[in-house]
Amino acid sequence: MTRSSQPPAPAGQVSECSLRLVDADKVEQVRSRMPEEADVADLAVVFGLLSDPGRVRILIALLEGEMCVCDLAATTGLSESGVSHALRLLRGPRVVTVRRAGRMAYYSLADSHVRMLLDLGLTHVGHTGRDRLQMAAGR
Amino acid sequence: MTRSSQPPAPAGQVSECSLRLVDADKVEQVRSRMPEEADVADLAVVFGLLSDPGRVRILIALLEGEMCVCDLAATTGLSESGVSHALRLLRGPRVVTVRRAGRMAYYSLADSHVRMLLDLGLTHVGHTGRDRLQMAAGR
DNA sequence: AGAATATCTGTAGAGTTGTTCACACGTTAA
DNA sequence: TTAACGTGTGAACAACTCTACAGATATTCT
Repeated sequence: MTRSSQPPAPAGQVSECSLRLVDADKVEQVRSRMPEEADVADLAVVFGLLSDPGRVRILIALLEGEMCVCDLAATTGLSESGVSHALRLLRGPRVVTVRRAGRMAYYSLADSHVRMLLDLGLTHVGHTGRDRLQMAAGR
Repeated sequence: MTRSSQPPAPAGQVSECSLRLVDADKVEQVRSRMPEEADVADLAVVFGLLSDPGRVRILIALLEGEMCVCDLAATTGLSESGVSHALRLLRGPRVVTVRRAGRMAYYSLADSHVRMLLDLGLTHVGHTGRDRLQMAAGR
């Protein structure tokens, strides 16, 4: 998921060695608007976290509010260890946050952007009609 | 707090063997709203396509309009073969479409949802400022 | 026709990811 | 205290992904 590909050549010069161009102006224009390499990498990391069905189910579950690990496991069909591993990945970039109470750990979505990404993605995938997640997205 | 106590699975077949539950009602509620497995899988595939920096650069470039393979290569820093491989992956789920003119192939974004996903993601990484994502830092 | 061009595809190998298992850690109950 | 519990972690391994290279295909030029 996170495999850093070769960063674009230093800005300014479009034409490197033996690279063919058809529309040099367009290339230059697009390159000038291209975000920084680090931003692109971060974006890819976030999307990569959403690229596993198990993690997606976890995050969709969390759309409805906080949940503990064992309930997430029951909800998603993953093992508890699997849920824990997944939540660790999601905790790193602060996609989810944890609230601890005794030996329980309650997880919730940390950031509304992920909520929107999930909602948009579900719409894209053809999950049309029916309320589903809309209501939960308000919080 | 709700002890697990595990009563004989209240009616709705929340889960089967030996899974501990803390809040069975919540689990049942969330499970009833969980999208179909196929939709979740498709969603993960789409996000997976956005999880590679090279492909993200290609798609960001296409935000400005259609481009041919060699200009995409020059723009993104990928090899032309690499761009072609990436575009093949994106063509499958109709994320991009191709218009052929002679021996040229002009690609463009096929679907406005991907455009929105990219925009949302970009404003997200832009707004989080230099709060760089730290993958391993969570722990 | 042959050569050059633009794109596409197959393949191998290096690297990465997800899952499972076994156990460790901190908390609560007995 | 000991035992049970909920969760976290590390290691191992299969499965997958990306990249580079070679070559294929299709189109255009001379």
